[in-house]
Amino acid sequence: MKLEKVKALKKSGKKIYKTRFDKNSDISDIKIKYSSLKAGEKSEEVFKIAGRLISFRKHGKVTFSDLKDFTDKIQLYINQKNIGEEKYNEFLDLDIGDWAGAEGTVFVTHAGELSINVSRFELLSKSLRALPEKWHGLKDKELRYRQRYLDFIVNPEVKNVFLTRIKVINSIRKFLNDSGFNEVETPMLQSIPGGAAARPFRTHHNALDMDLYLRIAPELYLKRLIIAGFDKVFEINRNFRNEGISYKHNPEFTMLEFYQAYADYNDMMDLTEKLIKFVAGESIGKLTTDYRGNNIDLGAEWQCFSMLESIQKFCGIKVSFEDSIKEFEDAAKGMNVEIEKDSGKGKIINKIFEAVVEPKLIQPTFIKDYPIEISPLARRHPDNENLVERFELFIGGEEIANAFSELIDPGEQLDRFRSQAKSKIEEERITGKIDIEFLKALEYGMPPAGGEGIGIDRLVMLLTNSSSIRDVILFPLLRPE
RNA sequence: GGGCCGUUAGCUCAGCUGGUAGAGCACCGGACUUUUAAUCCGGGUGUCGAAGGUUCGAUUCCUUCACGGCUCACCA
Repeated sequence: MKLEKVKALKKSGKKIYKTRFDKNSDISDIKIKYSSLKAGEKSEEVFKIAGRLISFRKHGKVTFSDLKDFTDKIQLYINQKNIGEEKYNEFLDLDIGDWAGAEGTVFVTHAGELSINVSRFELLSKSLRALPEKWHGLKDKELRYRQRYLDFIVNPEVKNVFLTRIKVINSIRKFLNDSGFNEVETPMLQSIPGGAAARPFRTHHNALDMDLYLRIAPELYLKRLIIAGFDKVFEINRNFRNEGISYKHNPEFTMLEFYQAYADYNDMMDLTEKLIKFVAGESIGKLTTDYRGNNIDLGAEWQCFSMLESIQKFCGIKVSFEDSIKEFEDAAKGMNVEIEKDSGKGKIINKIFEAVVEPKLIQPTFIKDYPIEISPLARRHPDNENLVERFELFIGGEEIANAFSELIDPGEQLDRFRSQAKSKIEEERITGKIDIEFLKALEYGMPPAGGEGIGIDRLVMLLTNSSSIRDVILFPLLRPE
């Protein structure tokens, strides 16, 4: 048992948890630099590398071992003749999982493997538990999520997903910074959770003795900054929604929101297409991706339909707000779409759209001009009082972005909040309170602006062909064991 | 919340019609100076998710519960 080994090591006075190690190279750098080294040749350079030992192949007085750092792994060659019997036996006492530092020259073995001929090594930190099996890795999804560190150690593809995620976020920042946007941070703790219609998490501030909510969206604070005079702002941060968990819902998720003064939703559409193309190029190096069995081409021309057009195109039925509510209900029934009682025309259209059209929007497609009934923060469409200037972007059948020309008229905003608060269906979801302070800010005058939100987790899912949001979140929420 | 499925060694899994369990890797002991899923010899390390029930006897059958997966519903 390893614990006995540790006791013996401690008794012998050897330190098994070191404080530091002078490393002079990453393993990937060595591999690149000596990729053309031939069998029998060796480097002059002496490298000091460090990492986790992940395998041993012991052959009497010679041992091979694989050392893995964040960049790559490399084979260590330990020969008793080179390091002496005592140190050699010490090496044999190491375990898979131990952290070690090693020093030596680079050479190529008879079998053609680039290796380090170890002249010195030291144990940096002892591992007490057995790592998952090397060949099958860690398959149990629960364990992979609960013990993500093990997932990283034994399943190499996991690192690529999260490196892509890092690149996605970095490239979004680069694109927006280069486009003149300023990154800001707005409150996570809000006394009235606004900007979306989801159930919030509630918490309590002791000193002020008041309930607070984790934000469900940053929208109303970012708009305050547009009022403050920022022309272009964005925020990349967590939102929290106290709703169901599914392959595309985690209670905390990462959202990009950005707002641009003097712009409308058409400007946001242009910006979105440029942004997504840039991010794909920077993160996965291409404009195509396979997602859920579909080949998606981000480079081709992006489609755009109004919501009503899309229903006509994909459902083969023509709906108009001139029609009676009965005709809407019959249309939904005809498409086998269930609707909640007392749904208005806008809600019914949206239901039909989500059920029938959305799954078919595989290639990048903008759907614009949403029902006003489901868009309390968007500006009314100039040509149709039942619609707003709003679009969503769909790729791979999933919603990627949601944007609109912002409603900046405080009087109309108050009316919209009121009718939203009145709705029985909505009442269950939101606290029912209206953010008076936000309305006050609007009354000081907000310039025309376009605003947009992009769910980062779903974008990363798309670019990494991940089938669950949990595969792109480092530590997804699980019930404690 | 509904439906289906799963939970056996550290990991990946097998275990028939009910007789308290097995393989590979890992681990322990031994051999071995160019292996790479090293090989060879020897060793099984377990509250069979939990609690009840049926039975002479339950990992196996039944019930309930817990946790998880997939899926449907919900979800701006």
